[in-house]
Amino acid sequence: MIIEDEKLICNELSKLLENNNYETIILKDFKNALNEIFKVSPDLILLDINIPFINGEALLQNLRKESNIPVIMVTSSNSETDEALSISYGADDYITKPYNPNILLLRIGAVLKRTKTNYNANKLTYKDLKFDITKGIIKKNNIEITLTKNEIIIFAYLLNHQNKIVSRDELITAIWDTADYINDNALTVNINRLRNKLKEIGYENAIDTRKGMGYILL
Amino acid sequence: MIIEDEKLICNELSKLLENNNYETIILKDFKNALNEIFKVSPDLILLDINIPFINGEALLQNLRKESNIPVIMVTSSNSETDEALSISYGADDYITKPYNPNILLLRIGAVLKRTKTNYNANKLTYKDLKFDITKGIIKKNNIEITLTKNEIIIFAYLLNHQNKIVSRDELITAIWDTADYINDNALTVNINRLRNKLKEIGYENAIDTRKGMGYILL
DNA sequence: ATTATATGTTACAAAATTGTAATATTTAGA
DNA sequence: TCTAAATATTACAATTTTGTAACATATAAT
Repeated sequence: MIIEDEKLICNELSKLLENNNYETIILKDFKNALNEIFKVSPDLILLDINIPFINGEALLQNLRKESNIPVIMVTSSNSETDEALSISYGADDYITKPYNPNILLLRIGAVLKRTKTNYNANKLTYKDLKFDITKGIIKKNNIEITLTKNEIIIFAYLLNHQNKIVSRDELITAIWDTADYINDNALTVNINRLRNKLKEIGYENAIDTRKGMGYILL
Repeated sequence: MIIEDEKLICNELSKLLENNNYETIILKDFKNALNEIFKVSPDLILLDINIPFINGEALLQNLRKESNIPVIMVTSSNSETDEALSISYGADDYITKPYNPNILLLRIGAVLKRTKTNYNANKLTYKDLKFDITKGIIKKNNIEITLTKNEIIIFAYLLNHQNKIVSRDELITAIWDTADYINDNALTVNINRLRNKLKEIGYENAIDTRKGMGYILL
């Protein structure tokens, strides 16, 4: 979605993008921008900072209260203040006019790639295996292993803290929220179960015990 | 982690970052960069494109084969080729020397914010609720609802395709992989269960049926 | 308005997940 | 080397999740 008031630029952008296999839509009604955005639900927004009726940065700020739709800010000024503000308001990237078309395309590609993995939300990697968080499935070559909910939480937590020692308390809180947690052995058992599954795909020593400190995913 | 050969700049950067409550570590052994990175497992890397012994872009490319550690490319040239290449090789951001310290800090903050939500991997939002994919927990104000595995897959899928119609086949494939799928009613039942849970937190009509086409999360 | 088809609902039994307890093993330090 | 504390293992029972079937309702097209 292109949000820009100079028609020439709109058409240029639109042509460039359509030529590169992106579908484009040009926002007409600036006054109603937020509603239009939600109605269309675009994959990415090119947002000119200087559009009539509303303030581009304010629009971005309001958008970010409800949505993570990727936004690339476009501007004619190249003051660093704009850049800084856009980023802190949640823009995914920033480009100044006049822009090099190839750079713009690359930046769009980069932002989409970044946010797409964010959308899928689900894929983490560890060495030569992939972990789909949503499904709780680990894939290595053609072998698949299904984790249960607790195992998913533990493995995701360890993956997100790879090569760092993770205390048992951290894991306990991650699974049970300390409040309703009772038995100290429950974590040990669940770690054990996860280890057994990892062993099936050759990661026998992936989770290392650091006695008195916790566990570490190597 | 700072990967940069000009010691003056290293020290400047280090001071700037430490003053802003970041822990820094300066990479010394460029020849062994990749191993060092894995050993330290930094939260973010500032990578100068022109370092001795190795090529910055090649290092980034190799790093990206195994890790998503956020990388901001730093360079003295401001040729667009560098910028374009860095981005396509998987840099999270790019900054040219001489840089404005405040801009650098903002960009670091922005990248960390972006990648942190990526790390947590787990948080999706929908209107005024938050969904923790890993735990399968929906939070609205102080109410918590726990989803089961199938419900998590459905809700995550719908969230990732908000305002778009999602066919029953897509959902079936998402849950069962078509191969081992048997009963057509199973999806309907699971949708029903998810709807009942959403109803508990006031999202009675969130999942809308589009007869003959599928479902849509409004 | 009627009908065939798509989708919704409910209850139940099979299967998977989980915490527990009892016992075994490992480890750091005396 | 010995011991106490931390961590591992195993089997079992309670709980939760799941698919199924039988029946109910809604919808688009005639």
